[in-house]
Amino acid sequence: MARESSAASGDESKLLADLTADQQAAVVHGTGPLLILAAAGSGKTRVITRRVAYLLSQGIRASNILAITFTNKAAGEMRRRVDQLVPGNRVTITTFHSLGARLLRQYADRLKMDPNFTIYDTTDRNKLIKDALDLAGLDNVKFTPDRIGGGISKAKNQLLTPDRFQATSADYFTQVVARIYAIYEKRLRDANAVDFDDLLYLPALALKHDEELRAELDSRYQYILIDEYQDTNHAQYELVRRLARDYDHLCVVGDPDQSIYGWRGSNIRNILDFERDYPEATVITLDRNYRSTPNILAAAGHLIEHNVHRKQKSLLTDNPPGDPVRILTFDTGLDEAELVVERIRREVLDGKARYRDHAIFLRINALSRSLESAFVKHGVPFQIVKGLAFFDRKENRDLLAYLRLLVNPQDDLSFQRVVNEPPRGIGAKSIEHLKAYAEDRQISLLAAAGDVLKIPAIKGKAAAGLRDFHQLMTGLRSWLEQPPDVVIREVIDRSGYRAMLKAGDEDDQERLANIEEMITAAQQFAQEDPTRTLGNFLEQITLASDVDSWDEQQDCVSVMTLHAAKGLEFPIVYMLAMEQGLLPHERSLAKDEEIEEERRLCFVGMTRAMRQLNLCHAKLREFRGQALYTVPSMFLDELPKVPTTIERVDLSGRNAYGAAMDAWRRGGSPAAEGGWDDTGVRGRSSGSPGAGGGGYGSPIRPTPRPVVHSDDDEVQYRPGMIVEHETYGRGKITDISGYGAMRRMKIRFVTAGEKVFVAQKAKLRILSVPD
DNA sequence: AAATACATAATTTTT
DNA sequence: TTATGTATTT
Repeated sequence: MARESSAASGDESKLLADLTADQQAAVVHGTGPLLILAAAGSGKTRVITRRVAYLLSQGIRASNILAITFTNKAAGEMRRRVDQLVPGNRVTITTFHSLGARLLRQYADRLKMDPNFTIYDTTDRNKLIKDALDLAGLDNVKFTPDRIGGGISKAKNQLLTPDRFQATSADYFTQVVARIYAIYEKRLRDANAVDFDDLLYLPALALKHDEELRAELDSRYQYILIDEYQDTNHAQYELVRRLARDYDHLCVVGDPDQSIYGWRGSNIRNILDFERDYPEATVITLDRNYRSTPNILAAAGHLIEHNVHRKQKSLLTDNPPGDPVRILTFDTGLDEAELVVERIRREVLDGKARYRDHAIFLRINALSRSLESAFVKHGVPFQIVKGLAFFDRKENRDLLAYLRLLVNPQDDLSFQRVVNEPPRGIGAKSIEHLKAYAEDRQISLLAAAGDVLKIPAIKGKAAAGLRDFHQLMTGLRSWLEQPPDVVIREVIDRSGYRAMLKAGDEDDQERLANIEEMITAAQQFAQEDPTRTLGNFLEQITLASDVDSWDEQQDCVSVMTLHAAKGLEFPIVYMLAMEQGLLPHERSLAKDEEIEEERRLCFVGMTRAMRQLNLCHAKLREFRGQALYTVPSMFLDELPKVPTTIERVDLSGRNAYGAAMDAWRRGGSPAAEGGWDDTGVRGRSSGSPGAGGGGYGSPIRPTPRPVVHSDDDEVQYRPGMIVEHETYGRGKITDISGYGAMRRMKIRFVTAGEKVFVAQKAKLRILSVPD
């Protein structure tokens, strides 16, 4: 592959200098397939990055290189690092889904698609399926949109068209899925929309059926690098296989022990069978760990040994031993949150670490609530890494629906969402008629709305409303070429959405502020690259992942799910709620395979820790309003028994009710006593404590939640004030504008950066007043 | 057609 | 605890 030697040897040695022999071998590997089995913390990102740079240094054209990562965040990070090594390169670094979307838009003509298609997320998908279920007259009690959707997703992952899927469906459930799949697919196409799976499914099928296109892309992407290969699914596998036939310089990197997306269709066999699929493949194993202490690795290694379906492999490191891994026991989930936050605070006050050195991992997002209040209470800066929350708010979804409909007039789902928002006198009946009319003529709902005067069944207010709505959208179309933020402003003004909120109560004011924030986001998006369109903005939002919203610059504690933590590292890690039913999650307890995946998830979390790892569990956890006794995670019992490696710290029974709880528990709930019961289900507090309570009063009353808000509405805020917000903690008012309900203030938070609030609505406590 | 009140159901992980 | 859907009223 060495073209003439523009390969400056100086560059080359710089690229290899601080790498081990194995890592170097991976970086300089020449042509043909390459499998890099990279254990946790073995520096794989570094290897991929260097390899991209190395390929460039060898004269490989940037346009011939394709690097695929798991999240946009990871793509951005790799982009940054490659750019540092080779400034101004034009290597394609992206995710599978973004690549799919790009290919679909680029080759829309050839694929007989409209390039302005909308990408439907899971919520949209489920709505469409619900409609299809209603249409098919199936009671959606047993066939929930979610389950059917999962079935369809699986089918698409296997690259099965509705017809092919129908042919292979054996049992009743799959037959129903097949039926709905066919209807759903037609609805999608009619709406000029694709779902997440389509972003892989459609390109994969295109490459399968269009040899010319396949060959073209194969030769364009001659050098392909794929990170997190253990989490690829069948569609991705097929896609890659077809892109790497004539030019098989395919480098995949992964670790079977970190495969945690089986539930989403990823197939661990992709990596395990790589050598079978590519017999010419070179295999390089990176098993030296540069991240964690031997104790952490011993603990994680001992745990993962319990997986039966696994290639034996050990984690090695030269790092000094460090602290033992700690198992922390608390009374309640609230205690857990409080004390963990306190410990972190102490660590920082003692100057042993910064806030940003700490991360807290959770199995499920719902667990983050109690943490939030604990952080605020102790004034510890934090960020909860959960990306889509902001765009999931009703007002933002409404706005996005308007924008989608604007870009893609065929998007019937978005049409239905906003046609009567704000109210235009268009009710369910009118929509029924409109749908019937559109169905007959095979036109979109928006087009049908343009014909409303020809539909005799719709009259009066509804007819006028539909006509107005059609005119509104037609009028707005001319704004499409404008920058995203300009379009958004026009939409909220002309649609009456702004007016609707302006007239409303204080909740509406907050909604308005959210919309303003969205405009700011769009503005920033356009500023980064002026060629970006509204369509780009919409796509970016839908394809954003949770970690994408993570800001590693801030000095604050990061809270995230175990899934989001993949690929990251932190000096000090806390894993919370390590209890049977949560980790492993109860929905995975029935199948050994799924428990193994949970164990890998646990392994992933543990191996994120660099120097300190704390595994936490509480005896009592509040869940869905009521308190449940817990059973410690089976994984805690699968750790080494060596006391120098694992240290147990019991922080329970420190307060009155903690002691009472233990007493009550001994008397009142024998099922939950010691270990976990053989069903593996979490212990359950059964109704009233009865006589076992022993005079301590109600033992399961949790400590009251701290409430932080202003005393009255007449608070006079002023710039320079230091205030405390329920969610974001401490901040300083930097700017105030507007009056009455429209009065807004800008607050710069220690944690969350600058945010805008509606003065009347914001719940703030004033901490200090400037002179 | 729209707003309100009430019941009830459900909660993994995510591109 | 929360969100969602259904029934009831205006």
